[in-house]
Amino acid sequence: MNAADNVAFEFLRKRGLKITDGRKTIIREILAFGRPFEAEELLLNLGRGPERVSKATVYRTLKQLVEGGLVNQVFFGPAKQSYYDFSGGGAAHAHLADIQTGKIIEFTNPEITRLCEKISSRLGYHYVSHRFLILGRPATPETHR
Amino acid sequence: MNAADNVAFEFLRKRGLKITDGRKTIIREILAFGRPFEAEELLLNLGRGPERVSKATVYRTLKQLVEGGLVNQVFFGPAKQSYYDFSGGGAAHAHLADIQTGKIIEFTNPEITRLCEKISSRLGYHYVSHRFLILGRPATPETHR
DNA sequence: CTAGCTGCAAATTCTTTGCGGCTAA
DNA sequence: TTAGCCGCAAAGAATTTGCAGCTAG
Repeated sequence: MNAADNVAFEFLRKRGLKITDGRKTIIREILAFGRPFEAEELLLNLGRGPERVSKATVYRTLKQLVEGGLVNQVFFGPAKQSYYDFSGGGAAHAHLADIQTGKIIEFTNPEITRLCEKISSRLGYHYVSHRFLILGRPATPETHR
Repeated sequence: MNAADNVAFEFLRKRGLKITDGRKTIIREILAFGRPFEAEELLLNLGRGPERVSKATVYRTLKQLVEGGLVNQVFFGPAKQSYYDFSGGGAAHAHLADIQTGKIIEFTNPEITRLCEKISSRLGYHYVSHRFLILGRPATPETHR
């Protein structure tokens, strides 16, 4: 049993969900991505072959993964479509989107958590989690290489 | 001519758009909100009466306001639907969502801009803008009052 | 065995678009 | 006058759901 299946097994058991091939395949694929992804990307990779998983199952499973905290649902881009990313267990992270190419970069920064806690308490709240996206333009347009 | 119509007039003129009743009504309504809103809320308020504006015009105008920077398009909530808010000219602001009631609170904090700039440059980007949402739980559940 | 899953296709929801008539400049 | 708008209704895109058969536990 590999690492991804281990994550799947642990997660599904803890949540009282049945351990099915479809769910294991989806979780394995998400871990393999290693970056934020759209539901459709998952579908493209899983929509055929012997490990084929249907659209309905992909969406239903994503919802359960988000509810269980294994995956974060990130909202940005031209509305409509959601992005997701593996939460990795909880280390605070956020994203930077390259407004020229659309590329998404993930980063972590300890100041984010501090800032969230400070702002939350100032407004009378306990900090739970955050969604933070920076939009940026490449500092060095690859034109002089 | 009131303040809202002034904003509308300035914005539309600068962008080379015609100054129509529909657009003035929409901008007036957005300023009156004073908080983040959904397209549908705008439609509910504008969908009838003598100032009636059609759904198509609401969406078309929102798009132009976002392109022109008068309004920000914010993505959060249960996917699907976009939230918008009046940019107020550009002061960096962000939102805190009450995970118990769904209420959205807007706030500004100068550290956000500093942090965005620091992170962007560290990743090789110039900071353009951000979308920042904190999810929080009320610190004082109104139970002992 | 049976509660819970799955795939399929149809349904929903939010947003966009084509088009013919209207209007600000 | 005429480029740009508007409302309507139909089209699109992403996600959800009803249903009937399948399967993990």
